[in-house]
Amino acid sequence: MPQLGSGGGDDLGATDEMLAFKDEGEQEEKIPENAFTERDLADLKSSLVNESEGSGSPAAAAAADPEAVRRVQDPQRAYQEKLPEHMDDGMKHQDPGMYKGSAYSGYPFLMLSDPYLPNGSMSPLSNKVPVVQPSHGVHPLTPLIPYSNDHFSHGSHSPHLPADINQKQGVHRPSQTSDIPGFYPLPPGGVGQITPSMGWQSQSVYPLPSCGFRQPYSSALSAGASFSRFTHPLMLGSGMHTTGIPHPAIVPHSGKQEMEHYDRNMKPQPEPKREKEAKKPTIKKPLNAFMLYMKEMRAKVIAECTLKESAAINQILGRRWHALSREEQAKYYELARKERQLHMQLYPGWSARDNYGKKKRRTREKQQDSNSGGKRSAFGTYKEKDAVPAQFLPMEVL
DNA sequence: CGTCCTTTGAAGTCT
DNA sequence: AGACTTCAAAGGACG
Repeated sequence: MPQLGSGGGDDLGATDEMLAFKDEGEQEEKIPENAFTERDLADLKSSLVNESEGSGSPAAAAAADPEAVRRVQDPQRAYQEKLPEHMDDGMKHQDPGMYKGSAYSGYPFLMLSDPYLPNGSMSPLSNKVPVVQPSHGVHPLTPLIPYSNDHFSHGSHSPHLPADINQKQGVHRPSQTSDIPGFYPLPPGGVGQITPSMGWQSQSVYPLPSCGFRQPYSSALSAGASFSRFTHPLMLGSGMHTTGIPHPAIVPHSGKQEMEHYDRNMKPQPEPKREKEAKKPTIKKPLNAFMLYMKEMRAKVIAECTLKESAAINQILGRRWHALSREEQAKYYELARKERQLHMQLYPGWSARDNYGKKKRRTREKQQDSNSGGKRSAFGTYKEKDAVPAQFLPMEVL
């Protein structure tokens, strides 16, 4: 069970959450996020070219060059260790908005008043918490979580609808507009402490990507912003909390994932065929800072690079993540922290363990094999070069 | 259809 | 306590 906030229950975040980056002047010196476009993109492109030529993908490149990865990661660790204090300082000082009403008062919608600069980059200094992707997911828990943009991009509604809806409290919004508890009936003893800061009141200031994003992305965003309330996947069907409350963390059973009760106290049932359709949803883990970041930035990267392969994109995102400024990362850590907190409050009995075994992963043997060269846990995140398919091999990384 | 790839972080389990 | 394992998202690739 998630530890209940050390530090007054508000701090679920690991004390070492913030990670380092750029201590050692690697070339990715603190790229303010928006700097990515030029150089990183160039890298990416060239990588793609190389890939097509059989020399490797960006992903492969990194994989092929663990050192490069390391270069980025070590500093991170370093930072991680020194961060705690910085975090406090940094976050509270430089981004007061995060602690005041502006940014988080509307946590559920996490307004991003201007998350993206005209050039398509995030505004590093925006104290409005540029973190949020136009929240398709209206859920307070996952402000950044669109839970699949696809779900929101098929609608035919007009993009600007949302703002209105939001102000008018939308069709689906419960009578009370300021508290999550109202919207998400919480388990007993649950969300008592959820503060108004997590309410619905914030108006959506979804930034219409006035630029930066290419069509696909911006449209997706606007669509998402527009329909989150109507077409949120969870609202379309099975993604309901057992209480009947839609929640992004709850995923409809797709037949792929085994079902389990969100409350592990409940005993698993034999699952008669009848229930097949009425299967209970799986409650997913709350997203961590990086996942939130990926959610937000993926579309952007895809648009910029016309890349689609998630593995490659994730590598890029990983690099960009490290290139983020401390402040920017802090925003995501803070968001993640709140997510965890909220998740915990919403599902007091839930444990990450509940989902263990639902996803088949590489076998342990396999792990150990790659383990010999892998750098990261047994998952072989950093594989040996030899493990990289020939066509993905070398090319200079960075 | 199911799993892998790839990333980081959180949290679980194991030693 | 520290190391290791699993899952979270995503979508193309592959068996």
